[in-house]
Amino acid sequence: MAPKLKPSKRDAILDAMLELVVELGFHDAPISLLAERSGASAGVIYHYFHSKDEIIQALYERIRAMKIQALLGDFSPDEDPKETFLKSCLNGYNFYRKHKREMRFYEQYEHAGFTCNPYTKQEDQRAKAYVRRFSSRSKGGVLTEWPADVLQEMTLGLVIRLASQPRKLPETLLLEIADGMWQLVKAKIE
Amino acid sequence: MAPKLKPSKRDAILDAMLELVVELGFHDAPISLLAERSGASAGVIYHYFHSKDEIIQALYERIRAMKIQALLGDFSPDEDPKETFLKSCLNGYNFYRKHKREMRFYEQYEHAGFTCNPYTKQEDQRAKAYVRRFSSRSKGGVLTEWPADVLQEMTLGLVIRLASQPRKLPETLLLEIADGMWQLVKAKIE
Amino acid sequence: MAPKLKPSKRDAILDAMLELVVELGFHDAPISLLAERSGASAGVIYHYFHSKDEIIQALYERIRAMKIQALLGDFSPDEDPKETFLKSCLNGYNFYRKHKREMRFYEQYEHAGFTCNPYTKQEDQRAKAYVRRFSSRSKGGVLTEWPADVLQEMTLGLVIRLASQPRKLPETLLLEIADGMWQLVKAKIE
Amino acid sequence: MAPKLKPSKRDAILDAMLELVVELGFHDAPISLLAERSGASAGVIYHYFHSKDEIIQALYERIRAMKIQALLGDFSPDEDPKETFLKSCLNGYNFYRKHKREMRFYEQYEHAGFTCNPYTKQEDQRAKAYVRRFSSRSKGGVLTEWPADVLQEMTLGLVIRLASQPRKLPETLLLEIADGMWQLVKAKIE
DNA sequence: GATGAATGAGTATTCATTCAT
DNA sequence: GATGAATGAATACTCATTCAT
Repeated sequence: MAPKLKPSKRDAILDAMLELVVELGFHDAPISLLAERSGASAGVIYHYFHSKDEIIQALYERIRAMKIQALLGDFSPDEDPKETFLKSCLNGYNFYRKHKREMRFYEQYEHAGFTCNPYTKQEDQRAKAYVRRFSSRSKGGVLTEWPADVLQEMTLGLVIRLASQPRKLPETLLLEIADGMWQLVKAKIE
Repeated sequence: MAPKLKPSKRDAILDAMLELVVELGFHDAPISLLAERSGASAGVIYHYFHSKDEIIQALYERIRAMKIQALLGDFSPDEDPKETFLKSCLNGYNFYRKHKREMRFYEQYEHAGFTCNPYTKQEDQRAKAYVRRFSSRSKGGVLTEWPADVLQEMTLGLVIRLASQPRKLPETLLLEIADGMWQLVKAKIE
Repeated sequence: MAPKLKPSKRDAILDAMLELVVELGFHDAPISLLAERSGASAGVIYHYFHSKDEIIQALYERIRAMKIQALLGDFSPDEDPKETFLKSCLNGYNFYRKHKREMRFYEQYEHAGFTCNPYTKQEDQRAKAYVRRFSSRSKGGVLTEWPADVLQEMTLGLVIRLASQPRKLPETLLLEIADGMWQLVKAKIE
Repeated sequence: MAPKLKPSKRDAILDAMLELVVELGFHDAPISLLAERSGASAGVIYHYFHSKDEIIQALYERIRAMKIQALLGDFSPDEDPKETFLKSCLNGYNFYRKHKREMRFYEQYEHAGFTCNPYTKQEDQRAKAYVRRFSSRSKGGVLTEWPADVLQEMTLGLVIRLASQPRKLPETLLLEIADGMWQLVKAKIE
């Protein structure tokens, strides 16, 4: 399923880049150091990637794919929405706790304004179903009539923020918070 | 009350730096360009600041002070907590909408890991009172027994995220959201 | 009359570049070596010029101006054409013999296809008069009805080639050749 | 007579190199691009040649051989010298017009100071006879007593320059010019 | 205070060449 | 013969910072 079958070096480069960007920031992660840490020569890095930016881009996409898979978990459209919501919150939280480096990279990528990518990547069917479900009722979902941006920020966005805090929250607290948010964002039944 | 009375050049430098960092990012904002835009020569910039990092730091503090004043508004410890909360949300939201550049700088500063700041600045009395009030009941405040980080993220943190979205939210929607959050975070009365 | 009055460093850079290009060729004349030879640091070179190409361009123009002045000599439109022609040949030949480095640079510049320059520099009046005089009769000149390119190649072009040969030709031989060419290119009187 | 009987790849490399040098210049013609254009891998290029310089050298010699054959045409020592001269001029001119790329390469090679070539290639008998004939009378030829360099420049050299001009000259004009030059360089009969 | 020429270490990237497969 | 991944020195150019004027 991966596009390349023997990408050891390519992957080593991406791994090292992740490490460096998180440790030092994109602009203080020189290729020379990347070469040293990844075990690839400066030259061969440019055999696999056309530029430093392209490495970042590739890394971003790798992480993005991981993230999506983690969030989806075993999501099935038949499941009870609340159940799915709570599980997603836990999944998301745990993913971010386990991948702090990736997450930190992600935040730098999005805040420090790297080259904008038009994430035109076509997500798979499950991802689409998931997104539709957690949209407002008028769009086929189960949530209240607030803008999608707002809903996103109040659910997954919040989970991410909490996960990026230094201390790990106990699962019970997390569920309590998630439950509270659910009451807030679920479609009100008249 | 301001430390300098004739701050024209110093301020011009900070203004230009803000502009540049927001436009180009910290690492693509060379001193030469800063000199050009601020109307100060490279040399004189180093009369006012010891290093580029110090300019960033000063800018950060300037913005931080603005932000605190904006949030406090006319806060008085005698006011009804919910009232204060809702007003704070609106104040915060409006401040960020009116100061997008400052906000963008702030986010870069915090995410891209500039030099760590020890925010040892002693806030004034009103600020302290404000912070105490919006802490959990066991710490003398009016909120539920969740960690301060979590509460912070669910209140002001959320407002910031919403303000940084492209579209401006109508005040009624904002109040609706704030009200919902208030239900969630206020101390449960048994 | 020169555009800059204290250009010592700028000129030192151009001088060193000329030396290097002639010795090693444009592509084997690294900036580091240029810095060493010119006594300017790598950084300051980029203070005076925006790029290596710009240095080449500036050098080209400096030489071009020299060349034109040398060719014109004390040209006056009132002089006998043949006299002027012979003097020009000598002037050109001597100029090139005395400025072999400049000439070598010139040839590299034109043959190795550096960035094309549109030599839009407006020549002065004397230069224009000179050019007109040495054009074919139908264009107001004194030469035969061959294309301007051809005439140019058979007169000044030939002189340049001869000057670029290793051995210096005696003046009498040069005049003999020039005289022969004059018979060939001057307008035939019917 | 050719040293290699199955020269497809070697020749493809030389062809591609000619194209590249003319298009981009020697220094901007990387082996990687040569590989791409010639259909040979980088590795195999180094089976046929020891270095990039050697490719250039081989190309130069290939072109040089072509050129000599073209100039000689059906030269026979018995022919009338003037006739031979005029024919040579036409041959040369036409050859260069038909092989502009080769010519451009040649000029770069000679002007941009590639590795000096010792042109020790021993020319065949006809070429030698040809060269002797077009030397000054005192050296067994039919030309005037000017240095060989000078004569060369005034005959073939001039033809080359004319051929490298953008516009093609009509044959009659060319013959007119050649005839004029002949009057100039042929040995004066007392 | 103010200028801007000067510094020089540091950066991303290229490319001729080699060599294990 | 053929491949193309790997090397690493070299290159043009940048930029925070200093300092003579």
